[in-house]
Amino acid sequence: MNYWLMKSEPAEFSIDDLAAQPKQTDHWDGVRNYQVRNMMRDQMAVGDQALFYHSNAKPPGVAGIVEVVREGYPDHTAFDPDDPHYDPKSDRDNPRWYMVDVQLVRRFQRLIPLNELKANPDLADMPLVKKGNRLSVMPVDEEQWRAILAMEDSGE
DNA sequence: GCCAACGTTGGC
DNA sequence: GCCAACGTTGGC
Repeated sequence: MNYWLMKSEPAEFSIDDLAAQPKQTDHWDGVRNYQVRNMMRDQMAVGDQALFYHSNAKPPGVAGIVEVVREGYPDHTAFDPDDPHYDPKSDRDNPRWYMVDVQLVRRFQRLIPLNELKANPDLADMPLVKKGNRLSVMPVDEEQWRAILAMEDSGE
């Protein structure tokens, strides 16, 4: 099983919004980046866990943990002209975009802010802490995963 | 609100 | 296939 980090702007969809869904489960729709599409379509598997990251937030940071409960399938929001993520180049016969379903595992006791992640030498190789990174989903290795979980209880 | 970094598009 | 223009991301 693999670990991931998934970004969402809390003004659009926060970890509290996920917690409010039936079964605390929802689609991770709206991804319109090919690298991320490929990860969702080809690599993410049921049982994988992911850090739920709040981007464009004050402060940005990791808010909790989710689990993949359905593997990649076509993102239907791309088919809907009224949807903000509509893509006329995607259709049901040849879907361009994929999504997974995620279920809340738990919220962290505190949000682990990006500035702490950046200060942790164990995380220096994560794309997240590097300048200019724009991936909204990225793999996390086991050491990084453990290092981040350990930070939940070691806050300042 | 600013702007650097990056991905995508489209003319050639 | 190149690359300038453009749109988006996302921290600050």
